[in-house]
Amino acid sequence: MDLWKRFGEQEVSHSMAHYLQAVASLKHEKGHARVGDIATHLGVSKSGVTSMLRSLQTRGLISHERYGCVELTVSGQRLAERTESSRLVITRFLTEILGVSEAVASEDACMIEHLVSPAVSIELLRLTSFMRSDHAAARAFLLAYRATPHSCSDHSPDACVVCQTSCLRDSLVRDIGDTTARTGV
Amino acid sequence: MDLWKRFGEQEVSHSMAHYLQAVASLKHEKGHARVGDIATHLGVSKSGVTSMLRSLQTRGLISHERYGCVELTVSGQRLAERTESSRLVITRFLTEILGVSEAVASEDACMIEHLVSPAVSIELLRLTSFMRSDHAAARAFLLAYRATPHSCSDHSPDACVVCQTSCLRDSLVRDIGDTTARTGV
DNA sequence: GTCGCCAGTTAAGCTATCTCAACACTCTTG
DNA sequence: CAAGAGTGTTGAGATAGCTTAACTGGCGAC
Repeated sequence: MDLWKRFGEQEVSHSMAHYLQAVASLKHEKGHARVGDIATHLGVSKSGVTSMLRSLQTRGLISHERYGCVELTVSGQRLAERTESSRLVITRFLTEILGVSEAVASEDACMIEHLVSPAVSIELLRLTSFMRSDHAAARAFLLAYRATPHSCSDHSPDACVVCQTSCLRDSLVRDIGDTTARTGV
Repeated sequence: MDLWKRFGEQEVSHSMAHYLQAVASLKHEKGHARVGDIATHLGVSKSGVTSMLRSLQTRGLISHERYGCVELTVSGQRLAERTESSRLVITRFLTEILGVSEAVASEDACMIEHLVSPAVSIELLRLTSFMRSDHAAARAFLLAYRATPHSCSDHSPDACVVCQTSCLRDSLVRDIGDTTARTGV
């Protein structure tokens, strides 16, 4: 399966997605986006911005004239919006439904926002919205869910979602301790 | 916020995570992992494998002697397991709870498996397990959830998870059409 | 033994992204 | 309108991952 190789064939890279979002955000805040603003906003050098802008322009996501302001094209705008939507949805889902800390949720959302298909984002939104609604089934579910601790006593592929030869959940639990330093949980 | 820059500071890159998984998988299947096997398994050149192995060895994730077999170190093994667990959990959640197609779920899981914190994976597992259980609240929830279409008539930040100045859901819906060709939904 | 084959390595080169240092432009100010 | 302060660009150099081409090491066949 060469699925993993498509990572490099994404519509935009992680960096690009954030450049687009920076432009959109600056445009919204100050009315215009300039090289220096973007550099400050993203914490990179101005020369880095210049070359990234060239690359984004080649892909038709922005327009930029020497020494001028940066504008998002229609596709650039759409991509920026889509990434932004995904991040919001993912963050809300992680904090409000899964109950993960804000810090971890923000970090994870930032890492994966541009990689998640719109189809997944929208289903995530649907689930989150329904869970947060005052539908009786949603209320009842959340109450029961919050009250029930996870158990994985039966380490079999049939009983558990991830148990195969060993309980894969154990490896996740084990790793949580190791990474709390980084994520600050 | 320089959160986005941490993308490049991940414990392992997307490629590295897949090399580790390839080694683990080959070890499991054939008892040993050699350069050529890994190259075939991942669809890359042998020289690419050689240089990646050097890099993984520097990080203490594998051990490899010239012309010899590749072995995972303890940390390499743990990382491979963790990534594998994450992928399984994410895939199951996406298909069984969100109802996304296998194709999209596999692709998305492959892209984000190494980026999701263990804390998130484990909560995702907890939710998925509870949803799949025969707990009355879970059954009732799924029935109601499957029966209720998403609506976002009130485009306000209070009512909707993602609505801000505009309904961000719209941008996701709009993009689904554009990407179905790629994902084959 | 030495020929030939296959596995593995090295070397050189490409793309993406970033950095710093130096140069070029623009604009404000007097 | 020219000096100086900013702003932006270019260029050189770094790292990560990949490729192809060419070379090396190990081993069986005769």
